[in-house]
Amino acid sequence: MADPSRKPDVFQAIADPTRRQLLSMLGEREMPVTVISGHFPMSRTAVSKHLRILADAGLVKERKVGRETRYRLEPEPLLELKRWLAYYERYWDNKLLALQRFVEGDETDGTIALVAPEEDGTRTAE
Amino acid sequence: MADPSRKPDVFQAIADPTRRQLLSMLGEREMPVTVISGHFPMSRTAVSKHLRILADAGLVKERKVGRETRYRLEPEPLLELKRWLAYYERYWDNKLLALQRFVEGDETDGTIALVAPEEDGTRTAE
DNA sequence: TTGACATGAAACCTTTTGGTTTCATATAAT
DNA sequence: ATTATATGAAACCAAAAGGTTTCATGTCAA
Repeated sequence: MADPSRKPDVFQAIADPTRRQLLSMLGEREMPVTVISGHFPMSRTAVSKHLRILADAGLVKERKVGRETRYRLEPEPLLELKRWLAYYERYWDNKLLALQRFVEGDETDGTIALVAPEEDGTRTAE
Repeated sequence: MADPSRKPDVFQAIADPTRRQLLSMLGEREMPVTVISGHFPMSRTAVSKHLRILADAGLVKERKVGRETRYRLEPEPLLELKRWLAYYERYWDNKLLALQRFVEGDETDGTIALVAPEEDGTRTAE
């Protein structure tokens, strides 16, 4: 993450379709800003600002290589979203809850929230 | 859903912390607007507008009972979010992907998107 | 060293968002 | 019939979001 003073809200970060597109684009390979912005119908600066928001949310990491800055996906913050979503799985499927917990409990830190921890899924101060 | 002319973007809908709180509140029991808004530090009208946005996204359903309108959670649209998230699971965990697919393929319609379908997870026209 | 390229910062603008207060309408209670 | 309750619609407002253009800076290439 870049600056902790800027709010790193992952829900907010993925709300914008352009930013979701950015994430899917940066999944496999890292890319410099100019190349990335070539795929979007907006200015390079606008794309740069979206990347900044994603970086603040911890969803992308930047790496300086010579005169260019390359961005790549950092999927870890999506775990918060997964945790939030896990709570609601019980509403559309109950019978698979136990197995789901087993699977997800092994790949995360084991604290799948089956009772919504903050009522809204934010981690205000931890 | 209320009016199809209003955009039913689930990503947008859950971006707001108040609306996430609303969802968690309406999970178990349906509630009328006045009771709901009693839990929030804003006007009843403001809460009502949030509920409208959630309804447009299909995340809550309203039911008129006498002079009051009761709202309750409708979790189905969260499946889109789950599908979107499923694509990124491969980035933080590869070895459990097969089992994950098995589990989720059984509880959804079976079309877990392992290749992002629209590049950004939106269902523009389907 | 000089010029081209890659990028972020700054200033600015327009639209959307999240909130307010006021008003209209429908139902319930007396 | 009259009054109180429950709610949404409307008009309005400030702040945030998403975009632009311009400018400054750092790095690579001649």
